[in-house]
Amino acid sequence: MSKATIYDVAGAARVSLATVSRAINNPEKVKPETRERVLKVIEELGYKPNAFAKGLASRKSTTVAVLVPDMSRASIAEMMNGIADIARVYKYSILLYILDSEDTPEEDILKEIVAAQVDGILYLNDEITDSQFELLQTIKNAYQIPIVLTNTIYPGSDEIPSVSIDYEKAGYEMTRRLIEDGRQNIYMVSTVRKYMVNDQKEAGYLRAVQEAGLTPRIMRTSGRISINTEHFNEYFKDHKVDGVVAVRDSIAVSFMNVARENNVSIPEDISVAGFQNTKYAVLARPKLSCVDVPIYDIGAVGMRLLTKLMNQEEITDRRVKLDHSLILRETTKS
Amino acid sequence: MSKATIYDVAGAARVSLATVSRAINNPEKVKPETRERVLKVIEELGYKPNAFAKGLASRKSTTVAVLVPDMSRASIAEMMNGIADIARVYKYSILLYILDSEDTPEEDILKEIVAAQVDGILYLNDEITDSQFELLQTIKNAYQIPIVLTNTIYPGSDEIPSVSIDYEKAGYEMTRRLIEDGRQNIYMVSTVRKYMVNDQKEAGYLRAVQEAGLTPRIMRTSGRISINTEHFNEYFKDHKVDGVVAVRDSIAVSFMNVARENNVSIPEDISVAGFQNTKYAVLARPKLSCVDVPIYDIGAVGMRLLTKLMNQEEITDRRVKLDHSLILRETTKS
DNA sequence: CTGAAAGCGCTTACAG
DNA sequence: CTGAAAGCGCTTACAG
Repeated sequence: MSKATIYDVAGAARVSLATVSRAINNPEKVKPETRERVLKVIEELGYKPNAFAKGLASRKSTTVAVLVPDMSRASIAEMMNGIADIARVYKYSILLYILDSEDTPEEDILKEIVAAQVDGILYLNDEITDSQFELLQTIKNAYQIPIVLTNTIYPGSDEIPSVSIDYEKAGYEMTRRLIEDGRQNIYMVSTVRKYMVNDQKEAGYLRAVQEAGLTPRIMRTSGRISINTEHFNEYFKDHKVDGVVAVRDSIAVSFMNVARENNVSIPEDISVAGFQNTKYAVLARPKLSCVDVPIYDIGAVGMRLLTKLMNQEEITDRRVKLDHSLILRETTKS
Repeated sequence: MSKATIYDVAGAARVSLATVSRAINNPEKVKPETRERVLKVIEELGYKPNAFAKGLASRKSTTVAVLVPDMSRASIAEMMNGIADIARVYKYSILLYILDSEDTPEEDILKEIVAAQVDGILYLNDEITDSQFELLQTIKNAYQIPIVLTNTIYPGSDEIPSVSIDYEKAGYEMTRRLIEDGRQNIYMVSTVRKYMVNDQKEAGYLRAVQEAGLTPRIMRTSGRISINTEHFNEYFKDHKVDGVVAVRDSIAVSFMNVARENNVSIPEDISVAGFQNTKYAVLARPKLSCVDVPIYDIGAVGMRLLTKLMNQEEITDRRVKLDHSLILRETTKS
């Protein structure tokens, strides 16, 4: 069961190695009989082309790099499933790179990726700074490697295609929903750290609130649950609130916990909504209303888009926006 | 900024390509002056060895395959962080393979992995069947590829090393805890689907319960939250319960929701405990007591163990068990 | 439709 | 300590 090479196959099938290669990669260039003979031998020997030799000779790796910031975000894990499923369909392997800003500069990782000769790059970071974007642009142009951003948008340019939902619109719609519930003091609870997608959600919130002649109130908190509790308690002591749209489900749940401790009823006194439709939303009591983000699809469509780019196909829409929906459960009146 | 090859470096540094190769891989075999000259040119040209050529020539890929069942499990994502961090330290790249049992048979994926010439395999599936284990064994022996199981144990054999915690002990300890709270009717809520780790948890539970002369009561539910609700309602209608140890935090939280709807107080009437110490546990009210599983460390140690195997180093302990701890929060009295 | 041969960019004994 | 050369296992014009 030691590894068979293309020579072994050629020998056993009584053809040259060129023919074996063609039987695999360009079946139509080989006479049916010989093709079948070759394929049969391949089957028998359990032959699998050596990926390195193939990559070296063809200059294509059929491998894509997936760059993620931190795996432990629920949304990213689910996105990976979408990516992997489509990658499998198109026979691409996935090289995983996790960004841990402290130790290794992003630039080094990108160099590594170039050395790995990947055919394409999927960038899942939900935060993209100007310098990161420029770096990606450089890579793309210098090495002609297609890149796709998933679940991120870079407002400044669409040179690098992206796929996400319309977060601005989602933010707008969810805020509208609360306004229609009759809420007047609606807060958006966002993060201290800057995320492009959260900026979009805030923009949508602002549009809805201003349109309704209400005062916009954005509170920025940490992503860490333990800190939130104190922070919320402190902050809302002397603020009137009757509605909260949080940028993440977990933040919404965290807020609800604080509200309950302060004997505030949800949704009677305050309407609450989150973003993402994670397990947190379903496990919470009352069950959390939220924007459903088709995160698996974002991954799948992003990967599909990348395959098109890698095949030099025309692409019409450089900023793909998937449909989202509002899931109204128990934390909003309706 | 097009890709420089080893020839370009050799030319610019006025040495042969063999010397360039040595300067990179066996620095001690090169005179310091020339080494520095070469390294300087490498820096200037931004040279990175072509991974395919290197892999083909050296028969080593410095790549490991990570096999996961389904990314969307919180524990797996966090484990990936541990794996990636250690992989980076030892300069290994990660090829990610997601098992989706329906479409592609596991055997094909394993063949793909062999073709990819990985130096080692990390198997994160938390369920391992006999046939899966045999398949891994075959791969290991036929191709001499080291394999490590993380967060799984295969009771039948330690031929393939594993890293996890002592789930039996953890199950025992947590159950003891409830018994010490004075609980008499303690249920273990486990999953219908078989998982090796859950078997261990059950075993620990059984030991504690039997030791205390209580009746063991194991209920198996689906992993799906939506189903659980009905299931719990139905099941506990005519069962006396004053303690629950669930195999996962999310199941514990799900149970608590049902309990609350039935006007049962936690922890006054029922003590509840989970496993893993995820965000669910902290977000729940009351905050969930649970077994803390050092999931990042399991990934990191697993990867470290694999590097040792890949370097043919001696390994003494083929079943590494990391320490766990009991996090007692609000769902247990104490 | 098929084969001989060059070449992909490295590593590694083998000489010197 | 350094270089010339073979070889890793494929792909792909180029002939035929």
